Amino acid sequence: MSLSCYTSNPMEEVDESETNWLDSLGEELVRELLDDTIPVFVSPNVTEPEPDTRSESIINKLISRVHSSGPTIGGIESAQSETFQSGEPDGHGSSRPIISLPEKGLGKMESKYTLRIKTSQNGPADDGYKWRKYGQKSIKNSPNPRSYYRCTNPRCNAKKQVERSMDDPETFIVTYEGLHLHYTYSHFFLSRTQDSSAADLHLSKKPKIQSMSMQTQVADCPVTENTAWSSSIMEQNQLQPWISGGQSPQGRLLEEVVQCPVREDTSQQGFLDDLMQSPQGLLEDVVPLLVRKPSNSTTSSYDPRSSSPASSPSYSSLSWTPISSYLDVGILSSII
DNA sequence: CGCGTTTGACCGGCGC
DNA sequence: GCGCCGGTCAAACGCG
Repeated sequence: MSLSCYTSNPMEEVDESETNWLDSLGEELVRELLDDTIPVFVSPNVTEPEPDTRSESIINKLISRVHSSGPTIGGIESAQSETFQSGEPDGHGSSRPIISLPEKGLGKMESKYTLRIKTSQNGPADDGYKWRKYGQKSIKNSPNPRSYYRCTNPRCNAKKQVERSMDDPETFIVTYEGLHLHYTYSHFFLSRTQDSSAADLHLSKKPKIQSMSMQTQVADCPVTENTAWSSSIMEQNQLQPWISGGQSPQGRLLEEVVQCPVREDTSQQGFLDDLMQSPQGLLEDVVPLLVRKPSNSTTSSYDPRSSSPASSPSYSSLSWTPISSYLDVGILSSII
């Protein structure tokens, strides 16, 4: 099984001014990423990346994630998770998921992106958010209806469309639109420690990025009620089990998905500076555990109780159309 | 009873 | 202006 990412606008070119700041991340970050046995490669194409392209791949990954409001971490991680544990032979003779990105095409961004999810189940995996179906429509020239979902959080305008691919009945095309202005359930169960005390639990409810750059976020976030931003988000958080079965919290490491528009100037660098200055090992904190240590992968996100086609595992490919000036802090944090 | 799904109606954009 | 089409609304319904 492979996992590929690409934009829908491959002809668009990257605005170098938007990516230069990434160059300053330094070799250390790349080395850290590489040394931490991240089993996800990013490649300009769908083929197995050559070993000497890994550094470039990591950078591409950074660029792609920062510049896109892209798939939620949940979606990506779900894909990765399923890929790791499925044992299903992929098309590349490797159990390693491959995220494929175009060499160019991450410039102009919009908050709409598409995932191609191959699954033998009834639908794509739970992506960590709670969706409410509000419509279904037959699409012209397509034998399969398209389902419309909206995030159940009243303050969140995120939507997604789920449609079975015409080409492959086992492939679902999931189009995400809008941004989640809240956390996933999994955010509350970040596996920093196994023996979480009550105090630890309380702390874990705080967005990790808060200690790093909350000021930056609040300043840049368009949420009108900035003063109550943190608390309101906590109140509005949804609690949706990321997995079924309630297995070990260790495997439930997921990222918050707070998405705030950021200025396209030095704020990004400043944000990263904050991240880099964190005393804790950020990689350990935020990189999906399944990515870092696939052997620790636990269960899939499939919830057999749900009749929604949006709930079943096995992502196999991802694509998105990152065309907005939004920074998905959750995605960013997942790779730093 | 609350919440989510279903499904026909409605609306707006777009092309002719 | 008209029709097509995709997206959304909202009442009815089902389920736990």
